[in-house]
Amino acid sequence: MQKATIKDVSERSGFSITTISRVLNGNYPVKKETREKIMKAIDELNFSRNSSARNLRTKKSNLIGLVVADINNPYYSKIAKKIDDGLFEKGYNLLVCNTDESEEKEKRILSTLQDKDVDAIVISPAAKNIELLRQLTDAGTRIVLIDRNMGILDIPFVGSDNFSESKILTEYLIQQGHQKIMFVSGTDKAITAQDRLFGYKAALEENNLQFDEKNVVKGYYKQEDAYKNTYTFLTNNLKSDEPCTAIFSSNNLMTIGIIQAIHELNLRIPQDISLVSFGQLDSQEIIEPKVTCIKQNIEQLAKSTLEKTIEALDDNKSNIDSNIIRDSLEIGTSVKNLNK
Amino acid sequence: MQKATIKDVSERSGFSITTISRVLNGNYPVKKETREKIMKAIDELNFSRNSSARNLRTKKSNLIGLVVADINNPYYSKIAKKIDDGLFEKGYNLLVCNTDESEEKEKRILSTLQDKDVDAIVISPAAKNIELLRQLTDAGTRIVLIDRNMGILDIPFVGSDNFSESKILTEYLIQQGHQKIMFVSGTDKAITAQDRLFGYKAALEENNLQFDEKNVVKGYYKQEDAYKNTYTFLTNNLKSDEPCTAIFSSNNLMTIGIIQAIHELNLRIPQDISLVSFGQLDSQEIIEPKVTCIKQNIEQLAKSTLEKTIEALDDNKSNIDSNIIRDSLEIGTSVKNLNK
DNA sequence: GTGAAAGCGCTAACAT
DNA sequence: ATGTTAGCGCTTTCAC
Repeated sequence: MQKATIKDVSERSGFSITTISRVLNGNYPVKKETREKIMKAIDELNFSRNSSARNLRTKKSNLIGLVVADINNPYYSKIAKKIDDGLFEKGYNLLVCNTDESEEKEKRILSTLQDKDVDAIVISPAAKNIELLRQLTDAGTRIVLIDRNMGILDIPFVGSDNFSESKILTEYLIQQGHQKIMFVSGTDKAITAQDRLFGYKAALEENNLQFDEKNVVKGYYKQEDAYKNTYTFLTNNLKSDEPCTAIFSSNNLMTIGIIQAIHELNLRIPQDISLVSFGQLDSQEIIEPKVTCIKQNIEQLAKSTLEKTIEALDDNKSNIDSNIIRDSLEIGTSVKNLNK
Repeated sequence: MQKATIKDVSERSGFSITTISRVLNGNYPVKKETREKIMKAIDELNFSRNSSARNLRTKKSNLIGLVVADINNPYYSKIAKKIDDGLFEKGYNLLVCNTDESEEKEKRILSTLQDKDVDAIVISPAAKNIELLRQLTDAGTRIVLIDRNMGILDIPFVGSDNFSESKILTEYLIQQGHQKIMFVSGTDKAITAQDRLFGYKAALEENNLQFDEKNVVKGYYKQEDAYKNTYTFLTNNLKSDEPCTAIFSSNNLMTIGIIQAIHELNLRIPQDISLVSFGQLDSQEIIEPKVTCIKQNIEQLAKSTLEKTIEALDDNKSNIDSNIIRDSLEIGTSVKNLNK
């Protein structure tokens, strides 16, 4: 059974394809009676428009590309959900792409999205790939950066102030008497990873504490890597003269890996080692111990991203302002107060 | 700056558009020298194919529709990730759609996907909408059912044996001495919700325990509804003569809501009330108490789904076998043994 | 208010 | 090995 085309509807209803198209688009006056007859034919033939043909003519795909490291990260899946919720009713669909933090894959994704003529791309870039984004905007594709800024002035950004929040979180640890703080870092290429590390460093410096490169462990924003590397690090570090008393995890996924490593080493949080996380754990309310963290305002982030995307799709409003979402320090029970 | 077309490449390179197309598709012999010249022109013009035009001709979109209740549910986002991982290299992209368990929305989604000429749809149906799926298969769209079967014999299915697993989980509670077991159910229209309830009933019956409709509380597979309705139910129930001693949650999201309700009522698990869950919690390893559950083999499910999808896309292999994934009973510390 | 016809960018059958 | 051309299904200009 072949799909009915506008021509079939034309033949069945006796009107020209032009009129069918007008009924379909509803952007042109058509006699009521005519419309009804056509609607009937559409119904009987179970006709539905071919998007490819339509896109080809109109140069609009009604597709939004969402490019993130991993859709399996609740941080991103929440954004995905929100955008879909807000844009489905407007006729858009969401094309989800995972970079896996690979710069090379990101390139291929962006190229594919360009081929597919997506109307907009919402992206949390794996790397600072400015040229590619520029190419896309030149070709008319609207872009919204989330989570990871790139300092491109004419592209709107929605995300956290990673430097400041990270500094706040580190300062909290210092306040509680911690001086040797292990830092589990993200991917080198992500600007957030750099900013979070800078925030940590800045807090140390301001408190006259020595930054020690050896205490920085790479976790690549991945649970598994964080687990392995934390396990190895702690195994050695805890035997040393001045072991770390706390761990700073620079994202939610790695925090889980770190907790697993701590469990495996038969350590208790916070009695044996303290832990803070940049980014809350999903369903954190029911996790024991409650991890002290920078709680990212994901609801707000998702909402702003949706708004920015809608604006970006609107030819008349080209709002290129950035939107820095304020996060909050949420005190849990994962940090031991060493001052007592 | 307008996007370059195949015609531009033709003009720049001096070859006909056919030859360009052949170089692009690589399915036809082209002289090496010619190819190189053309590649150069493609590069210089930063040309990339227009998918709409291509789809229109070939009737292939290289799009896979993924239709689930909520991409924010880790169960589904893991599947999404796996499919994307496996299919991106083959040139496919994933169109993610959320039904929010709404039958009406599902209809609109399927209609949109049909318009977009998706090559295949991977769907966990919100309702038993057989006619619509039939329409799609008639039009040549390949379909893979996940999670929720519909008893359509010629459409492949990948998912759990909900009835049996649910029975096993209920039997475990009975073994531990529980007789009054609250059941938090999913959406009426989802077959999994029915099967899980049937499994629960069957276990009760086989153990000569009375099924009591009053102990079934609707949670609609949603965290928030489960939270509210459990809270209300427990508030009344615990004052009654014979209060429930255990709760059976029929999915992972609701389990979180239920735990929240329990916390709010200042009850302890398992001392005051026991809890089991159909479907594990995400990062369950680090949650206290560890919830006894049917641990769904999501890795395997995702893997099988990917395989089935690849098969479905292949015209030569039309494998319509179902693939029932074996889950496992994972004993945690959330159930009190009443026999002691 | 309605219709005829051009053409979006590409692929593939046919021709050379 | 390369080119010519028809046409996928739709929107849109122009004509009536």
